Amino acid sequence: MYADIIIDISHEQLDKTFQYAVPEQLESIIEIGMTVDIPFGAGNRNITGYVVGLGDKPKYPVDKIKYLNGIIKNRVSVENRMIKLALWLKRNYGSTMNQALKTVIPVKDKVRQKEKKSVNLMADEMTVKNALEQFQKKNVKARLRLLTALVNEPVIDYEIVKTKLNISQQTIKALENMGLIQIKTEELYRNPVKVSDVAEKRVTLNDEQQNAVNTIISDYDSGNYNTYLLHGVTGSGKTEVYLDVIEHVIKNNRQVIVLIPEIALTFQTVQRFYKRFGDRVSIMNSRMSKGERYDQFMRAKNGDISIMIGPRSALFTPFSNIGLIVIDEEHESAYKSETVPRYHARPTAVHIAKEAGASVILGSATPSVESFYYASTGKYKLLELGNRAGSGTMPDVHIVDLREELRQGNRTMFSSRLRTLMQDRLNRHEQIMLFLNKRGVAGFISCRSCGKVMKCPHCDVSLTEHANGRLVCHYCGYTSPAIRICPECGSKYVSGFRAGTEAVEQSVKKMFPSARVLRMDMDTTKGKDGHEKILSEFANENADILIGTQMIVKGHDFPNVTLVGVLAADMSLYASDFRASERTFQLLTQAAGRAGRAEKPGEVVIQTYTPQHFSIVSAAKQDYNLFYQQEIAYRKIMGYPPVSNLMKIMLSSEDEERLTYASEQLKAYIDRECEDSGIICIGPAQAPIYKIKDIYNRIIYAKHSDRDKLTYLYEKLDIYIVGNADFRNINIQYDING
DNA sequence: AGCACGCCGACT
DNA sequence: GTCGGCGTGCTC
Repeated sequence: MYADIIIDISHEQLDKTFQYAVPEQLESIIEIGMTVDIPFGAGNRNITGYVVGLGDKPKYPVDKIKYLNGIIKNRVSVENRMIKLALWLKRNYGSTMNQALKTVIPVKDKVRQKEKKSVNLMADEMTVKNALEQFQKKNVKARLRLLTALVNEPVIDYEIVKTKLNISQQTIKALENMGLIQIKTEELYRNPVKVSDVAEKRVTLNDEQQNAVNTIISDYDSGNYNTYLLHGVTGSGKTEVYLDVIEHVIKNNRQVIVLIPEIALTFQTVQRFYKRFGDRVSIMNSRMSKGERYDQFMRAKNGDISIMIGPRSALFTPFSNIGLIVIDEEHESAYKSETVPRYHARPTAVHIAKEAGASVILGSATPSVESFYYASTGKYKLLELGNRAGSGTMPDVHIVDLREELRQGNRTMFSSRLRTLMQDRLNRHEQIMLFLNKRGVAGFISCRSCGKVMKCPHCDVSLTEHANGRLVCHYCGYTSPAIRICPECGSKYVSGFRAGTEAVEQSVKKMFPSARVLRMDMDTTKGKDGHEKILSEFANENADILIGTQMIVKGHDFPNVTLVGVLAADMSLYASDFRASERTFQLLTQAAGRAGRAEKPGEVVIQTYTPQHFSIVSAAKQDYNLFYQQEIAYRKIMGYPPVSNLMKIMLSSEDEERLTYASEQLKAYIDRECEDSGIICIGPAQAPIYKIKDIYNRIIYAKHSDRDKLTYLYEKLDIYIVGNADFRNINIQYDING
């Protein structure tokens, strides 16, 4: 038996696994995640390592593989925890151990070392002078070079000494042993937190909030660690609940991870945490460099901070004693990783908490169907916050049937009701938000005569028309000049189905020429802090109307917004996956929640072609239960998560023919192997976007009520595929319950 | 990171 | 010849 081991020396060249033979008497004891003692290098010096993999095949010349010395017992280090976590990710989400380790353990960055170590001159003038003379006489160039440099500049960066002065570490070591110099390691980790000195004004919790806090804290104190689903409408004060529980946990010297969707990770949100907890808080975001993120992880490991706020990757903060994990807006799709391992932050957090003996709080106004389902089966505990905490009442919601508008001859994208209300708000100097479910979905160009839709030659999706008439593919970036004549039939009646954010902006400007309009989408937020700029401009009431996609419905609070218009609510219903209704409900509910958050009552107009759809009806009523009951019934009938489990097997290749063949082979194999396991296998089918950047994609689905059966299937497939010639040059990825 | 190997100039 | 300094390459 052989063990893959990573070595406890942080150096780039050693940042890989080494294989050691396991002594026979340890074979039954050794496990992934254990700390071991190994002989390393030519001198066989004993160092510690961590087991990250076990197997029977040597991957290295057998005669060069050494036996490991033994297992170091009772050593629970952060590394142990992270390696076990990686193993869990690998098993649950289908990836290699390497891929899992990379997501869990932060990369060491070269940049960091530069500012870390320095060479310092330590001797007095006399000794230095003597040494210099001696070196000169003996003609020892390297030592002379280093010492002369140090006389001019007593502290020199270690990296500069090694590179610019070209001094090897032997020389440095030698001088260090002579007592002439010293190597100092200064850990200057950057703290991204700017603590503002404005004191926090404590709010008194209402009964519901206090009740939630009490439940969680008393469970926590009695060692009863649960996962709580905190279901509270927008503005019901979930953050206050988090803050109080967090305070309790860190008083007990345990640490807290707070996950926030990237888009809501604004200064505004995070500042509330700073004000309460000061410099015990650190943040992470995707704009930080690898080095900065590494620093934050090190600060966590050293115990300099107690609270880490960040996106899903903050889950892997190497705290030694986690007591609580909070996931705010837990329904957000950003918590699902789209790269291998395709883990979801929610179950991963629950797993981490279980291992550590910690509680989890999931907060949302529109919980994911998963979480609500688990709350109903008793796996999670449900805590309801029913009332808006401050002032502010629920908005009035109107559903407008666009088919009716068309019948009455209104061909614009604004119903007469929406237009009337907009005019009214403009007169009263109140603000308006116009929300478009998805960018690009309906911005396609088609020929009115023959029906041809302009598509990307590489990606099999419709091209989107931009303001200058150019056509752009939103998957691969392909652009084509404006098309005036249909390439198929030569007709000149080629036009766009105008419903992108740009088109909305143009017609708003036409309708209300004096209104000040802001548009927020991928194009206008490209620059650094693009989001923030637009949002704060709108918050400062420098504009009357904000037009945008998903981005505008999250995070910010605009007290002067009293009208929200959803232009075409159906758009997100047509996405081809089983979460389409859920996503639509969430978006509509959130959009509606933007209206009338302060004293002024708000109104919402939802325009749709399918006014009877339950997602739209229940969102209009702001009735989560109504939505949930229908949605869970659908999931039950169809055998979709969370009632059942669904594994997506994604195959891709440049070679279409081989891909088709391989996917059929794989399907046949599953059918053969799983005949009596009860696994239902569907496919292979073309992926929703069959071709992306000239790579073809096919999908096979496997369903079973027992998740372990799918995990087992994945492990089996992995063995089947390795070394099978049919699957060469074919990339296979797994996504479980994604 | 730290050890060994091999090269090179200096000195017995 | 031999010794010590120095650069380089490798570590399962």
